[in-house]
Amino acid sequence: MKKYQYVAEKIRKRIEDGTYPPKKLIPNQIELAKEFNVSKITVKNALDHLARAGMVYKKSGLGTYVRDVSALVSAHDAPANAFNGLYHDSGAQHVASKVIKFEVSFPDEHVAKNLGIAKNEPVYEIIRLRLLDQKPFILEHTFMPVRLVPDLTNEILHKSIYQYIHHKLHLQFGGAYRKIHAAKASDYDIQYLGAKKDTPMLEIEQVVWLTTGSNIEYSKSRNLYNSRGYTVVDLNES
Amino acid sequence: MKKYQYVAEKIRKRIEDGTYPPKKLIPNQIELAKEFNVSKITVKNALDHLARAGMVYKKSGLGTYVRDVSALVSAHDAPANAFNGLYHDSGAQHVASKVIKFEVSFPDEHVAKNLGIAKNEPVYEIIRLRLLDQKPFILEHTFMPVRLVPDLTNEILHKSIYQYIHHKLHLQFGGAYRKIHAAKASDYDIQYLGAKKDTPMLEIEQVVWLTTGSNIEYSKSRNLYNSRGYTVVDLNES
DNA sequence: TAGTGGTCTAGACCACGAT
DNA sequence: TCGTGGTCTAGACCACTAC
Repeated sequence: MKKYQYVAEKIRKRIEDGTYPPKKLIPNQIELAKEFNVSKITVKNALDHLARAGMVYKKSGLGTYVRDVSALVSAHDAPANAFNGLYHDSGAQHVASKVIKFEVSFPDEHVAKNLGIAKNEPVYEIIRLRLLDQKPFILEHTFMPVRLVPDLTNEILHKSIYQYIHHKLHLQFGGAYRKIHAAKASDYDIQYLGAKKDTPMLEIEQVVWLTTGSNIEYSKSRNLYNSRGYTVVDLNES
Repeated sequence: MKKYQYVAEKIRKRIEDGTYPPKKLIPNQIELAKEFNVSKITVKNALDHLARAGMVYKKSGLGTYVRDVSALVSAHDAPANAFNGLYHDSGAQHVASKVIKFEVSFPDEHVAKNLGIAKNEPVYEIIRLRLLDQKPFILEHTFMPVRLVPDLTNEILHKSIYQYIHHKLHLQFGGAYRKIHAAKASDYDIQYLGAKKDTPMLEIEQVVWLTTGSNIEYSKSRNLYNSRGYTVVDLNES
């Protein structure tokens, strides 16, 4: 583990257990550097990571403060951190999947463009209903290049694609562009999620890429308006 | 301007004008350092900023590549950068506001908690209809502590609160927690945004804080499902 | 093996806010 | 003026990838 990660983790724990209470200053960078036997820059690096996660904020000339965790966030209706898939982030709850469609085809222009591949490169088209504690939760419509995710099977789809990508293929997610909007219920939503004709839906359209730079997924995920939201921490870097 | 900002800006421009084309390597950190007469670390700092903005990605052992800008992003239906307000980010389009409610009161428990203030501290309650090219666009319901935004007037509300906060009060936004979800149309949505009873709405609930650490705004903004989305770039920091 | 980006250091200096 | 965090440097060393 890198030093700055170790330091960040230690400080995070102290914030969470109240050793460093909200709105209070934490020790300055020099002191922390001494305590952890690292340089000031390594401490700064660790604090920058925590600041980007919204846990602390810094005032030049004064020090580093612990953020008072917003009521918005503590009401954690949706971690939506999204790189672990649903499999892990839902605590003790049980996640299962029903495979509605699992085919291979050539991508249409829109999919090819979003995956950054040629029109003659085969892609999986997958529609899955994700169930949380046996109840319909999210309907996913996913496209993935076959080349990047070889040997995908129905069995894997019933568990977690992300687990497979991570632990079997040893690929790392680099990031994602996400577009979130509201939508009217579709026939699929009505059939699988129990929506009615006038039930608002939340849709997350995303392109996910690997650390190698290749786009591995283009997908649209939909859920009922009252079953899940999406939370973001947005730092003003200007 | 800081050196790393200058370097980042230069590189960004070269990516945008095609000097550094997508999926290609850019010069390595040492070369860039020489060209700009800065240290390698300063170049790395600049590249890290660009990587967080989703413009480049780096592979240790290989080099730094230009990201192929996703179709999702280039279809820029919603920059939603949100710290300038609507006033500036809409290009040539005309933004106006209709003030529906502008009152001062004590906050209820929910608002007090999200603003991190006492229940006896006065807040503005503001409801504004934002119009884009004379057409109803977004309905904002905002709470702000009076202490942090003194002398707010109806006239300012007709223009831009954010402009006032920035340029008159000289306050800097530090960041925001945002929660995005879909919702059913309310009576307000029907009355002011032209929604029908079954029109899906997109709602962004947010807490905005200053660089001083104080929360300055708690608000909910709603728009018709087909008028605006929200885009995010999400980097996997693990 | 060579070349890349990543981490880390010690130390200098700057910008900022409080006093 | 003092103490804080921010920036920047030169240079060492590591981890990774390709050949």
